[in-house]
Amino acid sequence: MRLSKSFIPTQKEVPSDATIPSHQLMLRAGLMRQLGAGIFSFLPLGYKVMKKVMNLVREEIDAIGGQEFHLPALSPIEIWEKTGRVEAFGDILFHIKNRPLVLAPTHEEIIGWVAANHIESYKDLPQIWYQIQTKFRNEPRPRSGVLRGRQFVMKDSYSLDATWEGLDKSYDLHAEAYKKIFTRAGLKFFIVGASSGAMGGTGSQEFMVESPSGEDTCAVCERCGYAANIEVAASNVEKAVRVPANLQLKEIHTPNVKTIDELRDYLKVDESILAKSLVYIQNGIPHLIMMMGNDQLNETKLQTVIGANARSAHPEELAELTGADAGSIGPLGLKGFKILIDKRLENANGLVSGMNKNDYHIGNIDLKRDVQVDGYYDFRTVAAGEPCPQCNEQLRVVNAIELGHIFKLGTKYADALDAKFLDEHGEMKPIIMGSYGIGIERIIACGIEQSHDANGIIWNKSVAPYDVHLILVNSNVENVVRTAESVYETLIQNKFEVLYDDRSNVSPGFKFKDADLLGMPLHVIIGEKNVVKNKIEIKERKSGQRHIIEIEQLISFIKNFYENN
RNA sequence: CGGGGUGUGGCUUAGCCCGGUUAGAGCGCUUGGUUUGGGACCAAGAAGUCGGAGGUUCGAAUCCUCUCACCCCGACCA
Repeated sequence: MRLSKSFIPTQKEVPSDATIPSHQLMLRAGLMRQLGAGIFSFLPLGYKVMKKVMNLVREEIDAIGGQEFHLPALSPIEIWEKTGRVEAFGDILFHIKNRPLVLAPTHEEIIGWVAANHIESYKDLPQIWYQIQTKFRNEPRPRSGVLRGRQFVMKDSYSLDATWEGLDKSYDLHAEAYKKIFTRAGLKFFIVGASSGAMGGTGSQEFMVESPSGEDTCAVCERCGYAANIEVAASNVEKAVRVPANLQLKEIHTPNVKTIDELRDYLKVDESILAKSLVYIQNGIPHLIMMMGNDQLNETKLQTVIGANARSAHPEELAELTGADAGSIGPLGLKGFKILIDKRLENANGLVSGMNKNDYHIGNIDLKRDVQVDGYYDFRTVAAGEPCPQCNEQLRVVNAIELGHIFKLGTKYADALDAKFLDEHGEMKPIIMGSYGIGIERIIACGIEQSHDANGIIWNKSVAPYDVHLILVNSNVENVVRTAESVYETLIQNKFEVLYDDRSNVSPGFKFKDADLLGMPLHVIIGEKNVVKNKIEIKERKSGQRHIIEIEQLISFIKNFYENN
């Protein structure tokens, strides 16, 4: 492709509303333009990258037996009502105003519908169905360029199995395919155990790229490889110990002491004997949640235990339900509450907690003796530096971008949509499903986040829009032009994709800057100094390494470059 | 949805607090010329409903009210 005829609008200035590197560079390199919040037009160069990524994904999903569909984005709201997901998605789901239709945010329902109508026998199973298609989600707050958009492209696949062992197999096949995809895309990623959230099901894992721009938080162990989303991460943090003495409850006057830090300083004790009480409401039932000291409650973990609609109580509710304000609430004397306690405090005694009377705490609480406990659960948010649950190495806590998520869904959707088959004993059974997503734009953005420098993008070979960026340095020198033109023809004949900067009246510096910004793996530079010696220069974008070679060696050089990894 | 911020030629922006010639600059663009190995130079140009509506005023980019859009933090997030 001749740059003189291409629409690749590069920009020198950093666009003012882009804050992360991938967003800035995708705009500057002319890959895309923003149309609205979370809505982007992909321009030819950006779409070329997108197609490369989609093909890479397609190859690997085909390789595990995936069959590609093209499902509609529009779908009748009725089937979303059947699975209860109109409510589950809430405002995230885009509704069409003048028809009872919605824009699909994912496609379990549609796959389930096809399966319900056409899968009849265990002999029809297993199946892996997938598509690469646009999804619509009314994100309350799109951000970070393409990382969270209202419209985006997803590869979503769905496995249909007759048995739970079959599901495990389909799931593992996807996990392996995903590793290959992200590895081929040149990404450094890790896999974490994750929460299934609104998708439901029995298990899920996320494929993550560490990045300060990421919206997810993960605990990672460098030694043994343990990694988990903070929503489910655990640690070997020390538990409370029982003190030997059987001490009597005592009232402690604590004027104006509200936070755990204030209480610790006021009483001059270790914060591990302080129990913080939080109140959450689930379906109208108040729950008292107790945490040790300054341990942070993880709401996802809480919701997994008591239900997804749990919300923290309002200040007025607190006063009404407990008789005290936040900071003075505790487990003794409450009526109508369920009391759930973090495992770290399991069976602890000698604790100080609120008395449900402002400015008073109670000491020497023994959870076994004094409190009617409805259960001990892991509610803590793991903090950096805590011991790994597997090997006790200190955990790192990092931000990460979620590239892909794989779910064992089970029979939730089959049950709701009546997707059943006859097994070998003639028994009607629900199809067991899995679902597996990859964000296509996120692969692109993560690639840039991980691989760029001050001058621009550094594409991985597998997703670079062009193999070679050919630069004509002296457009005013006839034999240099002739050489560049002939090199261009030769590269095309040898099936390389070439972006040829043939622009005249553009200074060499300008062309070099554009080439670095666009980031093709190899720059072939045709300049007068070398051409007179029948030589040309090749620059590797990633290392910056330059090679002056005979023109005749060009094709073998490039082939060698692309074949070695 | 809560908090903060920003809207001025295609891009980056000055001016706004403290109202007053013709809204200024750099980049980009057009024309002519000179240049050509790291975002060239000279000259001449084109391009603006100052996000929108209403108001205050002799006079509004500037002050007030409403509104829209976008960005950031948080909440939320397959």
